[in-house]
Amino acid sequence: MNANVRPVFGIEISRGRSARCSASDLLRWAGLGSLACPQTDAVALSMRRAPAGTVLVVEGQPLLQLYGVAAGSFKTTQTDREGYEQVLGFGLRGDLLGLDALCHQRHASSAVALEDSSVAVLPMQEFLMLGRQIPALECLLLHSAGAELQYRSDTQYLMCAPSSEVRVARFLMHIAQRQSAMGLSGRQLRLRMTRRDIACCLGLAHETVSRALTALAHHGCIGVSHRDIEIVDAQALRELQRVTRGSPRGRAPPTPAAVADRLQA
Amino acid sequence: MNANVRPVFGIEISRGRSARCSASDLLRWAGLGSLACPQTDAVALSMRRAPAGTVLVVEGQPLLQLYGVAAGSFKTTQTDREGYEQVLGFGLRGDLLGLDALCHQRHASSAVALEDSSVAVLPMQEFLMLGRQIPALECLLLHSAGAELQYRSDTQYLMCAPSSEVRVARFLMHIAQRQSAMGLSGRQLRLRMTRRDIACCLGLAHETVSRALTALAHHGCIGVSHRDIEIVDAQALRELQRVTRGSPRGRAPPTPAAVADRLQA
DNA sequence: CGCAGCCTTGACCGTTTTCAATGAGGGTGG
DNA sequence: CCACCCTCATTGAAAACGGTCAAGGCTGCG
Repeated sequence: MNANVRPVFGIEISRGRSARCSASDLLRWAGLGSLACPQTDAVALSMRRAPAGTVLVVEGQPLLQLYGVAAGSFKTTQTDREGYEQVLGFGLRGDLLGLDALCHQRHASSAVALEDSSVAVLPMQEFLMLGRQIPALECLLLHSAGAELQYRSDTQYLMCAPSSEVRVARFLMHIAQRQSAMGLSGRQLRLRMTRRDIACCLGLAHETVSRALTALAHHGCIGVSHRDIEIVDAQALRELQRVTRGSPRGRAPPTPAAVADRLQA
Repeated sequence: MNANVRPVFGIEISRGRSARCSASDLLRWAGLGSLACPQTDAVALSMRRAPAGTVLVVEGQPLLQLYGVAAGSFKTTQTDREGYEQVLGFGLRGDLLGLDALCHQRHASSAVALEDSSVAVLPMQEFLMLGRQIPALECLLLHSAGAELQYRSDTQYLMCAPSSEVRVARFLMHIAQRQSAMGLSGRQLRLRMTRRDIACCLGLAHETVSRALTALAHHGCIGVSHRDIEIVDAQALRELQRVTRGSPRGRAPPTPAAVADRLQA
């Protein structure tokens, strides 16, 4: 599908080495395939490989380009003066990396590849210029910004859960939903991030994440084997997920453990 | 400054009742005054008053318009099936409300006025059209989206702090920074939201917020009188703020209480 | 093979949540 | 103008949860 795309855009024609893709591919990855058109087919983007561990975006650097995740996965992090690394979220195929630099033209968070990945490079200036002519591109940018905001909302919701078990349950459901939205299985999850990353993202100690996972496995909600998670009883997880901090109107607030036990019975 | 603006935009000329403003005003509120130009002066926007408690944006409704906060303050919330209200953040002057709808063209969170407020109404379709002709408007939208992302990052960072005292300290500093960025005092804060809203946003019980505030006051960092907070010792707050979860490299991790005591001595 | 990082599990202690009661403030209606 | 009510805020006490520290097993890589 990227054969014979005319490189109207970006870096000069490569010497056949680095792969290329079209803006239509980008749209498809983002779930906006319906917006692809001849115009977007004609927009050629250079791609970049990012082996596991690559710091693709560095916090504090000026915004020169955005990256569209084509394959693999990333974590976005913020590091404070003490060197404490806060994980803000995870980027999967179709996500745009670097969007939080739109405010001050300087990246507010870093992006690190969790596995061997590849991204499409979007030179910011040219992308904006083209966006004014090709509505689909502008749409992609806004769509991705909105999606990123929703991910962050979800994360805040995760972190707000009263118990660690609920936090982890919600996290798994969140990942599962994103996976299945990408067309992958929503039952078989391969977590690309370490327990520590999850913990950082959820505001827990990594030991607690471990414990919560084994507890959920004990209750029969999930199967755990290292980084492979199988969602055995999605309904139970959903129920668990629903446990929130003290219900507004004096309803009986069941403890997470009580719910889990009730569910497994 | 909105005298004689030509209404090229939005609803027909009002009967002199509802106030109007120009896109230049919007830019100024957002801290982008340098982008104001004759073009943006000519874009007239209708304004809407929002008395305290007004639900300006309703979760789940289709995206028809965005709102630019001209005066007052809002909270943005998400409500789950159980009726638990998660506070995602707060909108002050210059913020755009409703941005998370950019993804699915449907609002993902509600916006509620915390006090008598007023907003500029931005009809989405027309705003996008104009944005293609007037770069400043496009810039405003992207800038606001980036700012919103940064606020959410900050909130995640708040929520991740290991102790409630640190969470509240960071929250206060966050608010103070936004206030002073708006040209107001960074020392005298009037919190427009209830303790419960803060707690909701920070992932704490509201009693804990109360306790943390009185503890910080005890340590001499702040003065508390109902919703009026005075930041007495910003340096001490900053020190407190720095306390994070177990330092990466076995440095002595002082407990919040220890730091606070050291600071008051 | 040995090392390093990751994951798991255990025990203890501290913090936070929960439940409960009281007080202060703001608004409404008599 | 005052009484009343409701919400918000504060404080206390007990219990549960999660953090920290420590140790051991596991995997993958040099």
